[in-house]
Amino acid sequence: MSDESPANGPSSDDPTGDDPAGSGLEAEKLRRLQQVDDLRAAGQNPYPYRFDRTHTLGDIRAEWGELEPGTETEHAVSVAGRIMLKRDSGKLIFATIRDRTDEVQLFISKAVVGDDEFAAVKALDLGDWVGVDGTVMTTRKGELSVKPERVELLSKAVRPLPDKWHGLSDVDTRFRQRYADLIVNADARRNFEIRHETVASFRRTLATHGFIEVETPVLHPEVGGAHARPFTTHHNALDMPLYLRIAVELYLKRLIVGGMERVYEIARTFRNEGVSTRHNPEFTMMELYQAFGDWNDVMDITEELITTAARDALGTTELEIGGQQIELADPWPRKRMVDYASEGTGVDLHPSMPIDDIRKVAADHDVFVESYWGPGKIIEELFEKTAEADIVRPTFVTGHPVEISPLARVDRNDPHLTERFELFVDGRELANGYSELNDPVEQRARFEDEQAAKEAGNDEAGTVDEDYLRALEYGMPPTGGLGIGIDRVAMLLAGVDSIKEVILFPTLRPEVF
RNA sequence: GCUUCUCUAGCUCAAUUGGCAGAGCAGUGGACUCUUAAUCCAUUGGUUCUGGGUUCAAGUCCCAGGGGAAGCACCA
Repeated sequence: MSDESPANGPSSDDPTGDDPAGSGLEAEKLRRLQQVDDLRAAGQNPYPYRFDRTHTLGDIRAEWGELEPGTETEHAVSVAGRIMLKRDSGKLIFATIRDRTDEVQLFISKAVVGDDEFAAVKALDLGDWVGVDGTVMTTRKGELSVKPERVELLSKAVRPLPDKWHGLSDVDTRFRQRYADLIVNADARRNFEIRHETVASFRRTLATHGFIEVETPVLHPEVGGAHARPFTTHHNALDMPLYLRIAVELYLKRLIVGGMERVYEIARTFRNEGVSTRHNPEFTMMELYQAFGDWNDVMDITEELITTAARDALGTTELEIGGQQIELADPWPRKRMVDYASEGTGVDLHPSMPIDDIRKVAADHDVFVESYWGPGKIIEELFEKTAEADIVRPTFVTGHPVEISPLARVDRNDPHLTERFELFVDGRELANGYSELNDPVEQRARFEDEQAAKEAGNDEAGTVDEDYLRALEYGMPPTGGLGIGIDRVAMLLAGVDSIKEVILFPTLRPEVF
């Protein structure tokens, strides 16, 4: 376990220059570092401070992408990028450089740049950043190129890139060295563009509906707003425990009490639970609250947010989900959780039924039941066991039992259920929302039920939040609320199966160097 | 936390029944003024994750440990 051996192998920061018999990597780094020294000795800076760029590579392609093969232009441009490929052909060097927008070829002619500069270009490595002043042209075969008059090294890479064709495939390395992953894997870059477009689209959609973005505390003195184990920390000066937030619900609803009417927060949220393809200990949730609305308004806006994000990020609202072609713009089905559970088990289930009867159904379906669970919690477990995984197309599962929904308002037509929904797509929960409970007396009773459950052994149950109750006592208007898992929406739109593919730096055990 | 799988050169991957640890790319040297993963010739580079064990012989089999992945469980 503990490795306190003093002999810790050859260290990379050992600058004892002349060791040609090092490993391949060490020898390569030494060679490149030597080049850095040589450049400095020749009065050049291998790490200059800035470069003036006139065009991105995308600009170049947009403006001159249609040039005929074999065209030389007088258009002088300055571009910059990382050298991704290099083809040395005697007195010509072809190099492919890439910036954030595109890749473009450099057509470097010894006759144009001169012998010294040509030799300097020849010495450049894959991975180096360069800035180029030159003219736009196309080769005889029609490849859009910049013909440099000058090539300036902007930053020397002293570590070699991963394989130029295969990229990085080892997932451990991809996630630990995300920088390298992004350099060589176009799919990785695409996933994070989709994530960005999703969040940007959400913000635009919410702005059109008059929502304002707010920021509430990450450090909470009390755990609330969801059922989850928190990360616990300690404030030294105040000498008090604090919890990283597991949800932002209770703070945002305080703002509704304050009259802000329509608020949202894109909130990094922390839950001290397992890591899986669908879970990271820190993840991003977008929560919104809308005064004077109820769960139906919130389901509508959920559809709009995700459908619009698909259009903005992918240019289409038709997605392949679980092997099926799904048109997101079609209305999303809404179906009660008790109906799913009843169909799944073949027994008519309802939270009003006797606890012993429902425990028997659970036993018949190999669903483990804790002693303190009531009928509502067991119905949820039965739903998850018998139905959840089969939901492919976006579907609102509605009417969660009161027992498992301490912050949701009771269904106006059924006192055992709430006006609550969860959005499921491809067997995964993406969102959760409801008509918000705004009666302070009932909310206190629900909190006290939670407190009792906690004392009965449910360590994820909440406690009584006195300040939140005080806020409700001032009066909260009728309100609809929503929480959407941003990471999971990004997974859906990117078409990936692991949450790590849409989190730049997913939580991993620390690497041993 | 449990089960299974996995770890070989900087990267991507081979290695038959346990029998000399290999290739492509990258790198180095050379040729080439229209290449496109350029091509051609030559070539450097290894604590096979770590530590034990079995064996004449271990990348390969066994034990322990470490990293990762998938599934389970928990959750969103």
